[in-house]
Amino acid sequence: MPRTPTLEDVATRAGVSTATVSRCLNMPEKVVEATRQRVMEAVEALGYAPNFSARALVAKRTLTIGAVIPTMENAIFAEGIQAFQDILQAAGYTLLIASSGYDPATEAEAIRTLVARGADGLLLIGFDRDPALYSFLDKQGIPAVVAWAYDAAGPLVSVGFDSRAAMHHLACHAIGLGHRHIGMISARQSGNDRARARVEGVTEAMRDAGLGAPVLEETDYGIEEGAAAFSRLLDRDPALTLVMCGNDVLAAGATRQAEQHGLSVPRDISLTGFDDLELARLVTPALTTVRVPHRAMGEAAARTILAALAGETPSARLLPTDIKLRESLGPPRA
Amino acid sequence: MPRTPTLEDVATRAGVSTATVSRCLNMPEKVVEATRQRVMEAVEALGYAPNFSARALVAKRTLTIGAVIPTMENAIFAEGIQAFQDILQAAGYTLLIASSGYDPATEAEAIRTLVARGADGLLLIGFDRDPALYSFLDKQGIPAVVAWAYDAAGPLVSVGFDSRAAMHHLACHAIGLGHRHIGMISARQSGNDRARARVEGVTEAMRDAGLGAPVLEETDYGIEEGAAAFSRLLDRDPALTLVMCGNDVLAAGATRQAEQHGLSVPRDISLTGFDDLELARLVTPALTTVRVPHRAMGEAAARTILAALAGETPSARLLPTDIKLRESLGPPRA
DNA sequence: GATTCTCTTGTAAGCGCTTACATCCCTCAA
DNA sequence: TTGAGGGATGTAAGCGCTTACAAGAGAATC
Repeated sequence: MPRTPTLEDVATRAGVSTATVSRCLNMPEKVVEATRQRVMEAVEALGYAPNFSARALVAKRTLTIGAVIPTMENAIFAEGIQAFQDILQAAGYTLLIASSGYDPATEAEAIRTLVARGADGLLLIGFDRDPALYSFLDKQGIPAVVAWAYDAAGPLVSVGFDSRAAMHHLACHAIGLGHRHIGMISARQSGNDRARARVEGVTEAMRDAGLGAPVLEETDYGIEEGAAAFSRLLDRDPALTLVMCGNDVLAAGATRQAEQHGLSVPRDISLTGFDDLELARLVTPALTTVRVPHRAMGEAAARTILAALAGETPSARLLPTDIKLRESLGPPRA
Repeated sequence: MPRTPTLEDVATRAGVSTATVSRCLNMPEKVVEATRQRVMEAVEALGYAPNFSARALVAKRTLTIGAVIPTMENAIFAEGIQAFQDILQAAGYTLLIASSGYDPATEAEAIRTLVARGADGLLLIGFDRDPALYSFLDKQGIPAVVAWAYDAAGPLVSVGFDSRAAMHHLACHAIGLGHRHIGMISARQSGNDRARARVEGVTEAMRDAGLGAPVLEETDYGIEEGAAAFSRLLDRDPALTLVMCGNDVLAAGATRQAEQHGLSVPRDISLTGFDDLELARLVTPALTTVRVPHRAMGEAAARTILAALAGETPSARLLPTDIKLRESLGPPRA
């Protein structure tokens, strides 16, 4: 196995010094045409690629941004992250993505890995994590921004939306339609402030209306999981006329399961989601859900981190959500 | 802004040499308990994180594998990549993912970036790319494996399935059902050998049966794109009784669009997909599709790359696909 | 008590690169 | 003809880390 070529190999082959080769690569206008040509030929012939580690070591910056997202398995974060990446790329940055599988320890590990790899900045989802991580980031002097959640007073700048208010709004609407027996399928609340806020939104709306708390099932993300949770909910309370889900994926599973139970949606039971993924329009009946401005959020997050990198002190941004009324929500059965 | 702490800072604070700190971190059993404790305290207090670039520079390996996938926006690669990552993680490797957006130039760029970042190995999707890239990888001595495609004689080891044969099989089945007017919605074929193979599979099956070529629409990935392509297809040939789609995402879009056109699937028109994503079971009617062993493929790809890293010369692996007959395919309308 | 062995820790080289500074050579004005 | 000025290139330091080797301190052996 041939040793991978270094700057020095190129320099020797081109008959110049390493400094000249380096200049050819980084500031081509600083070196005369003939030399540059010779160097470039050597680069080509050797299949030389600069060693990023060595470069990062001296340059103190990597033009890399890291993002730690809970999962890539479903589309919840895909669109926002794509937008985030688009803006970053245009600014010359590379995005490195790690996924935590909703596990705090894995997330902490991923954050440290990304920092160690010299990420110039970090994107995190939500605020729920060990405070030690915040002080770690602070000590490292690495700008980080939180997305998918909003807290003007949080330990990091954030770009997000108000899950609680959005869900509250949707629940109020459903209650207005006459629903009294409401169930909820939530993602695991531990370590997930978005999930918690959504449950709170529903709970408060019900309390305001003089109803008790929703019948709650907590589950992992996934269509199958949503389906199973729906069945459990129905077991616990057959009088339910509405099941609100913490996200569209769970709602899609619930929709499928309702069909299995021989229930017609929304005639026999209503269902709602959260996120407004493509999925929401695909299932039958189409899901009533909360529209989240994924793309705008990803872009805003990218701009925020770029601003922080430029030495500014960006402030938190709250983005509006709105309710998409589609077919899965109707009045309760008589 | 405080300079980010280095090994030396820790050493000074703990009153030892940098070598001792390094040992504490990498071979803790080599240093006596009391010293280790002192060092660890300093590490903690300073929020020290080892500089990955410096470490990689001397260690000549990064325990990092890079993967360049065409897209993260939909679930096509998610499950396979997740399995790939699981195996890698268990072996102590970190996975870095880049997406190319199905653009060859972006892909080449991503490959070079990953190599420069010291990826010890690479996962690529399909074989279609500039041969210069293969010789580049060869010169760099970086083991790479191709997944989602299979070619025992290809320039790189591969772990995949036979798209052409699978699609051929499915098309034969449909022809057996009586379909004569077949349309096809394909992903862009340029630079995408899987897409091309699938079109070939259908074309051959039709030729074998004495039929002409399928009415073909090519489009970008996406539900909306699939829906639009379906409409175009119907415009071109209203006699179509079956539309075969290059993947489930396009088929899902087509399904939705059929409904818009007031067509009942499969009574008025049949539809098929490819991949067997969760999506396939979610849409109504459930999609007849080709089941791809995503998880097995991801795992096999990981094992293959690990073997290559261990100095072995792994051989290509062909994984079986099979046909999932569900509701979207029926006999042609009378 | 001298010798050897073992265990812990320190010293220092060097990974591949960038860049401040030094050097060289050529042009041009006086 | 000479010296200043300036552009192209070379020299070498040093980024933060790992690790071969050296050094020192006990413990064990004779």
